[in-house]
Amino acid sequence: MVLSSPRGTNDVFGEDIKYRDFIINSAKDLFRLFNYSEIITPAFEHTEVFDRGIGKSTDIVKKEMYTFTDKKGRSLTLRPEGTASVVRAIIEHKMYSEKIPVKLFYIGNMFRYERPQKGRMREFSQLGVEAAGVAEPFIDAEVIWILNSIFDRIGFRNLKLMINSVGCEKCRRDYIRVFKSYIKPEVESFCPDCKVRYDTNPLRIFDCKVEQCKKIIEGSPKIYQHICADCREHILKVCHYLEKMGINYFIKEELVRGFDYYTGTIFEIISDDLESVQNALGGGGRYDNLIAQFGGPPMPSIGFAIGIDRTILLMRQLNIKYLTKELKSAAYIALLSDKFYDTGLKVTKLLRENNIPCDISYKVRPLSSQIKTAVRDGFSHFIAIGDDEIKTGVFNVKNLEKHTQFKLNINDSSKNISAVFRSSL
RNA sequence: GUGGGAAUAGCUCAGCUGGUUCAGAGCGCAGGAUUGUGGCUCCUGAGGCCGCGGGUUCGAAUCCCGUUUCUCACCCCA
Repeated sequence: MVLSSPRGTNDVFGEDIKYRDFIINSAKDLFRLFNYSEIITPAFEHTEVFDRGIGKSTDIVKKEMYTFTDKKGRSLTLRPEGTASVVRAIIEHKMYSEKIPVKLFYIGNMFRYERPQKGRMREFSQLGVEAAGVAEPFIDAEVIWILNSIFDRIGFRNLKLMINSVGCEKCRRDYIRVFKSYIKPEVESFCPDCKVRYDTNPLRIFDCKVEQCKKIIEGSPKIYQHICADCREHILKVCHYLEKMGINYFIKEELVRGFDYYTGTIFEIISDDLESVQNALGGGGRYDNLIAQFGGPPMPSIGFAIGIDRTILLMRQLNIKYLTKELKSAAYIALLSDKFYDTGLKVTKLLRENNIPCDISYKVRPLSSQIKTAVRDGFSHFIAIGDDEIKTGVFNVKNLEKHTQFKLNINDSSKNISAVFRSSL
């Protein structure tokens, strides 16, 4: 029996759960404010959803998918990202016939077969939004606003928001012609990957880290300078709204992203504080043709995703604490003899019925040890059960934080009990 | 898929050029000192096939090879 979780996966427990809950709760509060509703899609889809959605020429589809055949011979794939599934669901349920825009958010685990390293796992969690059916640049800015607000609420400050436009179908085609003719004389000098990209997806050459390739494209025309008048107007309006909102950003003309479905506005948010090369915390963009391409109606759309695990990493690194929604009041009940289990049961039942979290020492131990345990585990109150309490029915409740003590009569009405407890906070 | 480093107790690690102080420390955990009251102190205890497999050797935690996992980077992304 192998007792380690598979490569690139991990168990999330203890403090990580608190960070995670904090991030998710912060995001959910914002989603509510922006009127998005949740969608939960399956962890796997028909392989075609990603093949056609993300694009066959992308690295993700080519070499990073967990694809398997089920017992009926269907090809299925564990989702490597969230957008394709959500788009599939929007079309399947004809959500656009209820209202437009369709504004959805999702939280889920994603799977990519890669070599794990800091901030990159084979199974990881993302949360994201998709706003489908609106072409106005206003919604681009609003979506970026949400993205920015999530990190703002968490407490990140030194983030960089990068924006670019990769143009619409038409202007991209024109640009690619210009770009290819510019680099054509040098194509033999490219790295093997870029030689392939030259034919399949020239824009991705901008993502290449090989010095030689970077040099060749250094002075090349950038797509941002070659987008058509409509696309230019669109991105300028997005920038205008961002400025009105006071969101800092900068145009990064070389920015490209790894999914084929993007059109027009794309963006990425990175942290220079993240002690890792994997510094992208979130990103997204427009996908104006994807829904139609999937057989749905024409629905220009935009979305983003953020990496929950990387966000936790950065929070830990910057020493940012999570806020918990846990009740601060919790009681620890100590037994001084094993005669008192029945009374212990009665007290815990009473407290729990009154919404006061509590735990009990399952073993009889010296009183001082039990207090130590209660303090260590962060209980605010301590109740010992011994002969005196049994006789009188009155329990001394010790407030471990304030070093005070009060009496609790377990024959009091429930209302009284919670009142007495709360007043001691 | 490519390249570097690492793996000893729950955690952080020590363990020299192979040989009865080589199965160790600190922290944590459990119990006690303490038969009804707090973070200290002291005592005691549990826990490891030294990642796994092979090799070299009279003898391997230690040297060699393989493998798995972790880690860092490339690629790519969140």
